[in-house]
Amino acid sequence: MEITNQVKNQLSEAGLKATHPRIVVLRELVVSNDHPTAERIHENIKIDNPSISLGSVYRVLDVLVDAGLIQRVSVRSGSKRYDANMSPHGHLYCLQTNKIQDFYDEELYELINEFFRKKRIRNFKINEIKLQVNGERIDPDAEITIT
Amino acid sequence: MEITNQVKNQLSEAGLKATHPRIVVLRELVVSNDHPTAERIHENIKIDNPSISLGSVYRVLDVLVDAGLIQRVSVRSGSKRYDANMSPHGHLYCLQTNKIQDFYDEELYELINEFFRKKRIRNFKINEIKLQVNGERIDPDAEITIT
DNA sequence: TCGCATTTGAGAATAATTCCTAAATGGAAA
DNA sequence: TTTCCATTTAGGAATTATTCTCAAATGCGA
Repeated sequence: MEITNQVKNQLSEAGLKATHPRIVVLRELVVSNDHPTAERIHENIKIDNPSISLGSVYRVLDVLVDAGLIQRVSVRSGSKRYDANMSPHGHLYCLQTNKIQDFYDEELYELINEFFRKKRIRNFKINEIKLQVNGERIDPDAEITIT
Repeated sequence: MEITNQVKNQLSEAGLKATHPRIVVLRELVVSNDHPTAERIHENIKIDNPSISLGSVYRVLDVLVDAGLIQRVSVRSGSKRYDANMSPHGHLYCLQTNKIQDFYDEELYELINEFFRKKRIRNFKINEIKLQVNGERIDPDAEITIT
């Protein structure tokens, strides 16, 4: 309930109508941490919201991305993935397990941002900087740990 | 002709049969600099090679990516794009014009590589590091210049 | 509460990519 | 240099992912 209100606020602050499909989709993304596809989001929400169509999930996701509330992540195989975490971070993508793992490092993002502040790129307005590290788990059953 | 031989060598060195479709597709990617889609590659080569099917272009591109001879670039709209330039560089992607511009900076890549050398990511073998900067041209008709 | 611009549901349509199978072929070995 | 065969290809069907269409529903400002 608390998260629902938080999500409603996010929508209004972004100048978007807080419609039921938007609240539900954004909420689902905020509580999930596995970078789901549109289809998986649809599956997860339809138990409680059987009337929300897959087409609407896609449409809502587009709106949320354009509003800067979520981001899209492209991976090798299958559908696009979505992430409600908009703090600066990169993605580790494992080709074998198809899992995406967030990956924070303030220092690295400081470096990259600093770089683009200094670099003069004329005639281009930067919207987002994506850093994605593709690879494979050595042991597919074990977790990836970052220290 | 020189490029064709170079491309043949690349294929054999990667342990791949130097088949006609592979030579032609890789050659086309090496000489083009606009990050074409599979369909565009097919269009460009079919004047001289009408028998190479679009399905084969896709199959060949997959093989070349897996062999590390080319890379895939994902963009917001439409098909995946391909790039035969494997030296460390990032991509500027303009949402309006759908153009991708290469973007070199040894210093930045030094920073990122250094970062991953120091950072301990356990149970993960890094295959590639992708840096993509999405944005929009301010004047869609003018070029993006980097200094 | 009303009015209406915006959004949605349902499903058709399109776009992008992969899959299938018989035929072709590159290149290792003789 | 020819033979042989595992690999690759052509052509087209099939599948997957996403977008589109439009009448009906709905959030929200007045």
